[in-house]
Amino acid sequence: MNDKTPKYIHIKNRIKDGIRNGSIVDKLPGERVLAKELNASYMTVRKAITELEEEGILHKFTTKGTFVSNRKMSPKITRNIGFFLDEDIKEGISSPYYSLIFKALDKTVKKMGYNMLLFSDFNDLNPLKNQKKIDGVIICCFPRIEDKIQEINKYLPIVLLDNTAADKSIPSVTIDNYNSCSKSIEYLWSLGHRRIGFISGLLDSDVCRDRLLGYTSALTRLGIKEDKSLIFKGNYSYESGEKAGEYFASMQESPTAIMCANDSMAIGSMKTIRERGISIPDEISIVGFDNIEVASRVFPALTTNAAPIEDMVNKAVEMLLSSIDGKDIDYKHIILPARLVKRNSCIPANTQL
Amino acid sequence: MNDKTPKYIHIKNRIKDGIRNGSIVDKLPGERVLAKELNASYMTVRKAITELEEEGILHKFTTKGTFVSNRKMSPKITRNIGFFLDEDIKEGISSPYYSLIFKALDKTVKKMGYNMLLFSDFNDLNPLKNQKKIDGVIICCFPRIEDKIQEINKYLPIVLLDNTAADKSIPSVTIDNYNSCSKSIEYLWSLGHRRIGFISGLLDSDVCRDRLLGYTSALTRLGIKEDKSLIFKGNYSYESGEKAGEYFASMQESPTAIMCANDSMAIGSMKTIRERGISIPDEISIVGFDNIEVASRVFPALTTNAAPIEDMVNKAVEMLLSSIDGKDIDYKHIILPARLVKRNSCIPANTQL
DNA sequence: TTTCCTTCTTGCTATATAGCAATTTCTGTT
DNA sequence: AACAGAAATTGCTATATAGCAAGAAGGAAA
Repeated sequence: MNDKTPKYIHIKNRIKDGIRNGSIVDKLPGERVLAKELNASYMTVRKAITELEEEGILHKFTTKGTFVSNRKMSPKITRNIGFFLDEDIKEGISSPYYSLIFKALDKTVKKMGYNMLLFSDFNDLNPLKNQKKIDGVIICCFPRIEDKIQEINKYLPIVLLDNTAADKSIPSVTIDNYNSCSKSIEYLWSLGHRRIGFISGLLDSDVCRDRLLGYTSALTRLGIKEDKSLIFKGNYSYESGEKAGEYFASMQESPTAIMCANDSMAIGSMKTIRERGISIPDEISIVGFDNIEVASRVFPALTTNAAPIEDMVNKAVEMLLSSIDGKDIDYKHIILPARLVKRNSCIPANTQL
Repeated sequence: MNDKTPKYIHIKNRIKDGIRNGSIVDKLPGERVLAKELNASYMTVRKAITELEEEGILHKFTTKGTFVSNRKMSPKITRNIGFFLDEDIKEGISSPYYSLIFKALDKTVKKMGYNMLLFSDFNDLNPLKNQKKIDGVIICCFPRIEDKIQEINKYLPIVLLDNTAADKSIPSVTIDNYNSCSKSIEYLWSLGHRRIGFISGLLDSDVCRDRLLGYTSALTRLGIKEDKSLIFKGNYSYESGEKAGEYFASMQESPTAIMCANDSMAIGSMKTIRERGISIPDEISIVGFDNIEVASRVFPALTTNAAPIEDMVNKAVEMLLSSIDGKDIDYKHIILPARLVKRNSCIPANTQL
């Protein structure tokens, strides 16, 4: 009481606490009423509330009242969009794939007069813990932070990219991982390959589970018996691709084609396979996923599934901005097909087999 | 007058205009004085000034007065740092080199409780045109926007990265391009190479001019006569590297070693040189610059100059934050040595020559 | 039930005033 | 010229008040 922190700061904190512990849910009492309740003058309360609005925690509507920002009332705009990249994603923003995403996002968002802010710590998004800096956020993450997403979603519009949440009310844009992989396998099959390996990523997300599922189901559909030894568990990194390459190269009966859950692993495996004296594509054909920049530059140029980055980003931004503007979003979950880019790393299977 | 825009907005605009046309230079009259001058009440003027401070245009000091933010008085903190990437830089933020820079910046800045904001349009930095969003900015750009840098520098601390400005009062962090290239040439010389080509980038910046100068001066020092036909002008892109490779491969007397102003061009040239049936490194050794991620993964692994990205970024951030805090910076221009990373793309020159 | 008018509520702008704490400026003395 | 103390200045917090415009709420008349 008798410390010298200003009264309006105390009021701010009381309101914040009220929101946290649930005693304030939606609408606040009017400024004049609040003033009496809190034994402060109208203007003092007003100052506290105004600052809280600037922080994005409250939102005021003339003639209606003051409300807790719960995403239905659009909060004050900062003209910044956040991009949250899970810190566990390999190489982070400088990974070949996510740097493309970020660049595309930045370009799209600039057109609409916004800027991009990069985050890797969820706490930095939370306006109750920090000053509000963004109007919405596009999130690429692993599913283990589900609950944190929910928390943030109370205050900020969210669009998930490349991932879906268990809570299906959060909009998302993803690639059709299942069918893209299936089609790649069918393509290899059409080239005569019958013994097809798979290098998976971490299986803790739908993304990679779907890619693996696309592979196994395509095999089943094509009448090829499943062989668990043909599935190598990687972690999306180049290095794990190298290990996968060594594994397949040293098998008694190597596969004649390998499908990889991303390009980095594909390129890593190409290196070690070749080091073992096995020729690509003559003896083993390779298919990747993502179509990163270097995919077209390695030798042989890598056949891969091109993520429709432009489309994904456009859709994600479109949904996010609509959400920021308080509009309804028609379709919450958008699944876009990847495009199989045929290059030189796949050729018909050796007839001698 | 009789339109209904609030009075305090008018006052804000009058002050902004005053700053623009130079009638307000440093210190503003006190709030109470200003109120009388402008025929408004103290609190009204105060509101205008407060908002201008939030926009980063003014800065107030209790007991001292209100001043135009001219960078000596530290402006209000937003806890955001800008990263300006010239839009003419190839591939922008998803280029292998700048994505590493950005990632390192983000990491460093996060430790200090800041976030990164990406910009490619200078106007977005200017608080007179937009709401102020950042406390300072790290700039990678070509020198043609010198004058714009000056303009921004009135309101924001700036640190130049990989570039220096004509105005040497703006701090910068750069690589020692000259000596790094010289040393690479000396290394090639020590391997017995005497006919050494050079693939330059665009010569409109000190960066590449210095790299070229390092090359030519090293040759002179080593007693090798200059041969202009051994210098190919590229533009930093992979594609221009491909062209350079074709050029050198089709020379009557190809060089036995090529120094490249960056890795992308080095890798591009390796591709087309090999396509012409010339072996790397057996017939031509290659040295790159930047040490991007793929440099270690191409075949043969590329010998290259590693930019000390961590150090550069640390220094740049350190200087910027000092500047934001209003501290003096001891050394304004920091030049860091690159490290020659020796890999398999360089071998002793063929003795048959 | 619908329509229309009045009253109330809400946040927004604007003014006036008062005391505080830190600092600068002025002033009188040595 | 130097110093010490008084006075003035500066921005910050806080209070009280008043009118405005726009919308919400309520009630009376059709």
